[in-house]
Amino acid sequence: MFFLKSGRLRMQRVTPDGGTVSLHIVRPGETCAEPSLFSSRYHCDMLAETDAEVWLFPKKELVDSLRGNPESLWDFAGGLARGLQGMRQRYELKQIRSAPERVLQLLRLRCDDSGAYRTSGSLKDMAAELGLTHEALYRAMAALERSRRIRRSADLLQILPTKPE
Amino acid sequence: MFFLKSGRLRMQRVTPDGGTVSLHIVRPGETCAEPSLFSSRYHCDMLAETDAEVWLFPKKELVDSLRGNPESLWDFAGGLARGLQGMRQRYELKQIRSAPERVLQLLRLRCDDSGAYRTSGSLKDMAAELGLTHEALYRAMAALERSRRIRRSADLLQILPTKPE
DNA sequence: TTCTTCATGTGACTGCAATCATAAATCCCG
DNA sequence: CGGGATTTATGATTGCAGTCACATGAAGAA
Repeated sequence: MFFLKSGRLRMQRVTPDGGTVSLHIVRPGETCAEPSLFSSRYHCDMLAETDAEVWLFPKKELVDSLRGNPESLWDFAGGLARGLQGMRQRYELKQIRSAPERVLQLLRLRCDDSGAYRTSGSLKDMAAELGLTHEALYRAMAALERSRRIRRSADLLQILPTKPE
Repeated sequence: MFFLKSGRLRMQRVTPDGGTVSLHIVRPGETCAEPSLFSSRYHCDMLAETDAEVWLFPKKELVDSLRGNPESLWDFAGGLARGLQGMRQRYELKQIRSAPERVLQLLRLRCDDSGAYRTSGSLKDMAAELGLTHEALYRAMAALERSRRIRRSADLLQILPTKPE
């Protein structure tokens, strides 16, 4: 198990046909590979996309520590639950076929109360997270802007309220 | 939080455009809605696909019980971790665009050591789990059978070894 | 038995994202 | 200030899963 201090990691697996599947983007402050504590084998690749600072925890010590300290175990479980919820959100995202609708849904999930979302990283990263090619994302955003459903300025994306009929 | 004693539940959400997204099929023996213990609101629909027997646990009592019993909390965390791993697998599955490859990957994940997988439920259920229409699944399976990459007999699916060049 | 329902399957067509190609804009480094 | 790399775009084409229509078969009820 590890904790990401700084940088950005991509958790991915290679499909049998040679394609890569991005499972998760790990950002600073996140812990990762929790399931490995409960099962003997865990199989996926971690890719550092930038220089990164990672804290590694030996499995045995961590398990002992958690089992001896119910309070931290509770926090740990909370992190797992949040991870599960986040994963469910991302899974839901992928069920949406239409590229523009998918982008819109991501914005709905990520934006603050005012409906604004500041992009972190490049649009290509965002495309990877959405499971779209970058071309499809550019087109989707252009279409959303044309139909006045979002507004863009620099790295700020804003959802526009849908006009009532 | 609840525990499913018998029957089958579908966990789903409704997308803004009116479509439904199946997040998870709950089967007997599974617990569900764990993240709700850690966050105040949880938002998705549960749909009973058959008559079902469900045990409901009041949040407060369950939280108190887990916090007072480290051993069961550990098991609980293990369940969350497995859920996360399973969700990651399903997410990975959806990244695979080609229907036949997707079916194959599901079989790889689910089959026993001999490469066999016994379907539980109808193929339509399997299609829903894969995020494919049933027509696409039928065609994918027919194609896999024609190209001798799988074999089918009744509800038994078997992956055939790929012939070396 | 017949009627209904649902799972299984196949064919025809369509829509849309992937793919390939190309180019402008931007960033970064020396 | 170049100049190569990367990001941000846009156009043309294609592949493939979705969609609709329809047929068959099996299970259950009347």
